[in-house]
Amino acid sequence: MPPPPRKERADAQRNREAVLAAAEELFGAHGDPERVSMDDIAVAAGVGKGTLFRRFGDRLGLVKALVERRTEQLRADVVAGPPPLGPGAPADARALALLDALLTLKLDTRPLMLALESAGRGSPYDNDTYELWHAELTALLTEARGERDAAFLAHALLAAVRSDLIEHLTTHGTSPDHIRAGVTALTRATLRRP
Amino acid sequence: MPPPPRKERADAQRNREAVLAAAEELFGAHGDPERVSMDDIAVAAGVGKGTLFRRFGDRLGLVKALVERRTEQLRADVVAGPPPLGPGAPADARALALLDALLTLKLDTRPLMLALESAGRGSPYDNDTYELWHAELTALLTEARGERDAAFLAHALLAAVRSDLIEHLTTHGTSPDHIRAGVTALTRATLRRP
DNA sequence: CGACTATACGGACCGCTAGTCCGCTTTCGC
DNA sequence: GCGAAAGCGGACTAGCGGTCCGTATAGTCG
Repeated sequence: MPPPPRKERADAQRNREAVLAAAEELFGAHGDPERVSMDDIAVAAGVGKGTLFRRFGDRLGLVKALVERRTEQLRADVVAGPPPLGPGAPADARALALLDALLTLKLDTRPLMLALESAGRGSPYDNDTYELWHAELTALLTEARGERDAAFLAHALLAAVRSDLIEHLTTHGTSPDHIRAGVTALTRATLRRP
Repeated sequence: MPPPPRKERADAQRNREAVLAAAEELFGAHGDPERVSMDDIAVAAGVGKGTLFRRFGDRLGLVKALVERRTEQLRADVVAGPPPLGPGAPADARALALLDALLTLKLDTRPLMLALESAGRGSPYDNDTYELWHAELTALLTEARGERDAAFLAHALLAAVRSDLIEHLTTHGTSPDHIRAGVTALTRATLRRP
């Protein structure tokens, strides 16, 4: 067995935070995440491009790190928080709460989530966070309406809150409340026994 | 009024077809549409890059032209074909038929549809064809379950058959029949009155 | 049939991007 | 302090979408 990995060097840690902060800032400022280049981020963070890429591997890695940061709280709440989001509430109430929370998250961090969904190949689904939501929702749907089609329906519900759809709706005049009502209606319909 | 626009020159027409054929071929061959460059298409078509871009404007224009070609038949059937797809059948049957037909289309032309959804900015929704499906579905849902939330639910149903989701499912072992069953279940649930 | 013009052709060219590479600097255990 | 390991940074590369313009050709008209 090799000795335990040495801890991160101080300068490395500082730079990592600087990059994350700069990236969050830049993605937040520009509406279109594709217009934020890795160069821009490196410059804004006061760091060389080499540093940026060594730390995060590629563009997708950076975006994933940012998203993970932003979803940490929600992940914790879903797995072990208070009802209705956390365990303890009935399945249908939990599903409604989860979808609503996801919608809120997407509305609050539109450009970042858009960046995730449009970075790299097949990204929207190759993603630990997505896996978690999907597993959780599948379990809730199974409990509420039976196992049949539960996995697909969970995908479908998550597809209904995809960032680019939310983006499209909000930029075409649909109000957040309207979207919220729609998501709730869809979730209710999906939860009912066939 | 200016005189009617002169007709397309013969060489131009030949080249247009050559480009469309080459592009369809290349997108079909490669799994990942982003790995097919405009250069590749021009070379495969035996045509200069200038010709390619003059004709189609940009990458998105080319993909749109390709997709329009592929969806022509379905569009015609939905607007004026025989039931259950065309007018005449009850709204719920038409909605089920439409979703099923769309799923079949996506399964048959995966790489091409993937190319559409990942080409250019905000593309999946800025698209005449999408508008048509959405309008049609919204009308059917309104008829079946009332006006409330119909527009959003139509978006949600279409999101459930998005190419990248279909791609993800098929490459992770879900069979087409399984997906089909899921789409049907979702559509049925959505059609029911609240 | 030959000449003339609008139209189209093609590939060199440009600007920009993600990602690499390696000589130099910094950190930190001893 | 000191030396090796870890980290740094920015010049560099390859490849992309898209443009430009001198050249070639189709179609037309006398």
